[in-house]
Amino acid sequence: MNKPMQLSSTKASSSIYDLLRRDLVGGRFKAGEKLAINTLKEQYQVGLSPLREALNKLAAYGLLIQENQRGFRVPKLSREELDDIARLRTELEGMALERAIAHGDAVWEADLLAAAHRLKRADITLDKGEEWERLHTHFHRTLVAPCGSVWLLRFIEQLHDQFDRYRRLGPKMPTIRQELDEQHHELVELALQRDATAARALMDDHIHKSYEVALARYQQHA
Amino acid sequence: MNKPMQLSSTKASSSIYDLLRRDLVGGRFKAGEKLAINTLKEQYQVGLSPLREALNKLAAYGLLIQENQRGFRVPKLSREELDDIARLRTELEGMALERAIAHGDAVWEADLLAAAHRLKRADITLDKGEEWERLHTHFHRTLVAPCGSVWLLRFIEQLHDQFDRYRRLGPKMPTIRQELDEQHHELVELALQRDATAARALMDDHIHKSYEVALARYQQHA
DNA sequence: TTAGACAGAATAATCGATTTTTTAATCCAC
DNA sequence: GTGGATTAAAAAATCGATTATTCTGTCTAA
Repeated sequence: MNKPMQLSSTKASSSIYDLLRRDLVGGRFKAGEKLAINTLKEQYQVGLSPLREALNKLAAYGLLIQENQRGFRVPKLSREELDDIARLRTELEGMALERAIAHGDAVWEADLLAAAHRLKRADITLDKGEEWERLHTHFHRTLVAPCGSVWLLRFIEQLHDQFDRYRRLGPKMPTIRQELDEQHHELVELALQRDATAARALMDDHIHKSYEVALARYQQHA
Repeated sequence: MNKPMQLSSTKASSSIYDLLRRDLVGGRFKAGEKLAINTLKEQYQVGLSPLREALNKLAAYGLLIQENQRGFRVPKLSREELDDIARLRTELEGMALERAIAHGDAVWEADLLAAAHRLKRADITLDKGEEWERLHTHFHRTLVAPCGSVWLLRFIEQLHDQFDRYRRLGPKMPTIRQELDEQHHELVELALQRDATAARALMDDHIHKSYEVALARYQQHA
């Protein structure tokens, strides 16, 4: 693995859970890799108990595999799983978007515009793209936020993290991102127009395009 | 809370995680209750570390709320959440059932018949209904098992556990269960006939009836 | 009388050390 | 040599004790 160190934390206030989650989603651990607890302890400068509790939470969340008495392992990646995640994302986020368009109020509209704008303005080269990633996640979360289902939002978040394990393989490529960025703004427009059908269709296409990026990354990841 | 003790474990081999999960789903802790870790330690006869790791996993799974530096709490119940869970169950399990009917093979058909039969034969008075609950969970899991999506199955399982926190409030009432039991067999029939549309409609109705039971329990739970 | 500060008790979180289990290497019998 | 048991090393899991935090009741000052 390439060392994450404690440096990967921007905010000193972040918990070990958040740091590990970010590093797992960001691909700083190899898929299938076995985590050496004592090494992690040193790299993240934390005690054993908080570390183990974080690892347990991440395993329950699906970002780690816990093996009987043999520690924690980063889940393998597979074409089948990527397809599964993309398909479910399409269905769940489509569902959530329709509901959000039905229930979202004026505050939501404002939040959406703000989130899209900040995403557009984000400096993609900054901090290895972490800042862009943060804003991107926030945009998608804002989009479906007023769907009215806590559990649906929870599942969508989880799928996003899993999807990003594929999408964020390898180096950053700002080329394709251009097209995806435009879709973000179109999504906002359709949401403001309350055109649920068109918005959902665009969302389907958006996820599909992201899927193609993720698939390409996965296939050349050796 | 009414003491769960270690007695609530049938199999001595069960992990503290499984025991706690069962007791949380089975309603042996009051909703909103704060868990006293030292008490749990004695009641379940486990050490602090394994206990805390189990609690952390359960919090990530959604059966507990973890509050900053103030320990763990059993999530509150609400009408809104019950509605949310029931609605999502309808959508996700319907989706999974359609896919299972499309992909399930002969082994699945046999498993289904077996699971339905065992459920019917189960002695509902035995072990406070725990055995029936186990078989009931297994039947529903079997029904959707070949849907082809690991993540969908995971979410459905999670929603089942959450739903059961409502359905299993208060004492057991075998009266309404009769009707639900019949639907299990009808579901098997439609699955074997590969009638996805009818099966899905019946599943919708089945979840709706269960929802009415759960709602009634919730409303009289004071 | 009451709001706020303080002290003591209770509880949660963390640490360092120990125990258990797994993994790897070595040895011996065949 | 090869396969299987034995043992040494490594790692994971757990334990007991310590530290930090929150909670609760009391006291004081306005």
